[in-house]
Amino acid sequence: MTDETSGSKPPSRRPTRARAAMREQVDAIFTQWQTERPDIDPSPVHIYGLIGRIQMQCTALIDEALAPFELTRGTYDVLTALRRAGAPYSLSPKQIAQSLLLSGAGLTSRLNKLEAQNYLARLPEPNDRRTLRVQLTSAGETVINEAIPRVFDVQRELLAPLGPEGQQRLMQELMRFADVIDGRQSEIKIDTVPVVE
Amino acid sequence: MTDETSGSKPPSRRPTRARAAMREQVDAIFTQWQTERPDIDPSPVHIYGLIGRIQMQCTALIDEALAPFELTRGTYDVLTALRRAGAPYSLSPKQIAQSLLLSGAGLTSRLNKLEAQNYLARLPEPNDRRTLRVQLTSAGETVINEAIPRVFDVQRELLAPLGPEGQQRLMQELMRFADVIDGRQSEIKIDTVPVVE
DNA sequence: CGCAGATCATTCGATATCTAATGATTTCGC
DNA sequence: GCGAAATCATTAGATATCGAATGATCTGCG
Repeated sequence: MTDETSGSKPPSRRPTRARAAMREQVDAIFTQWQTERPDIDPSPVHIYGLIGRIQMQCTALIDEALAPFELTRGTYDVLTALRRAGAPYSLSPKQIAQSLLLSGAGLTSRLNKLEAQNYLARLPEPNDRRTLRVQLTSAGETVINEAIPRVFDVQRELLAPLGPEGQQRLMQELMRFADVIDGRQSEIKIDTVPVVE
Repeated sequence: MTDETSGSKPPSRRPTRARAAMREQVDAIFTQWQTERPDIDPSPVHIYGLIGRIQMQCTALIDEALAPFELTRGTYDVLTALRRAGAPYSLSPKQIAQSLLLSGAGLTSRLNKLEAQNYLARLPEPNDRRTLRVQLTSAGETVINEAIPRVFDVQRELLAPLGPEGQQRLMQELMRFADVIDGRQSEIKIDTVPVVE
């Protein structure tokens, strides 16, 4: 089950159940690049490789936490957007799509599922018949109120071993990077939508 | 694109648009949770929100860099796996799928595309007719050798403003987090596959 | 007023992925 | 040796997304 992509050297360590799997995977890739393309500087490999792997693991855990509620990350995100908006927990589809960085078509699909689950209703908007008021039903309110703490628990538990200072440092470094990215000319199109919040 | 390795010559300082968009978005969500669910501790929001947004932006930039080669992140990942393996640039489908954390079906689909583009060939494996040797063609070798530096350039350029120490600190914090995640009992299923390396 | 263009949700067709089933081939227990 | 079980790539069917086209409704300019 352990990975070991046809590397240069056979693994010297006993397969004691990958102890630092992500780090080792990323290190191995770094080393392969060094020998295969010594002309290019592979220094970004560590940061991007780790970010990708961390996110995969976290989203997998969140999916697990959401399964008992018959929610996916996608539908959970819609419900949280409504819940965060505060009473009466209603937003227009356009608002939701923008907040989730999702296409209109994608949102329609999520709304259909959630409406079928009776977690939300599409109400008419009195003054503009082009749009809607998407609103949590009381069932939707219940389910999202229960699901939210489970997701936060999973996320907090994962971070806990870092300690408050470790989390603070990680957050600080991520913010610096985020600011740097924002500081670009930034006609960047966003196209995947994994953000759970 | 802009080759700013040294001097202080930002491409264009136009602070009119959102200057710290990610940070502000995440802060806003954090605040909404504080008022809407004061009973739960929303501290994870910053870290996970930033990781998600950072990754989205990075992958969007990489897609852009790959477009001229008619490659997607998915097909690029297959070619890099082969390229990293070293001459003669061949691996079995199973090896590639494991290295990319991809299902067999997903890999078959990527291989079909790349074979149609004449970037790789499926050769028989002499001693085991169940499997194959997937090998870069010379066209595939050429295209991946050109594409790799472009992707690394994009990634490096994005990190550059952090400076060597900033990158070091970010990497260190990410490694700590990755190790913490690995240290769990780890019956975690991985299900999305965005890692470009 | 009244119509041209903007805005909005939805539908449509395409793409990329997953899991499960399939069929070919190899390995192993006896 | 041989047949059952494992291994491997592929196919089939399902899901989630996207961009573009569609149709309904609003807005603003003459």
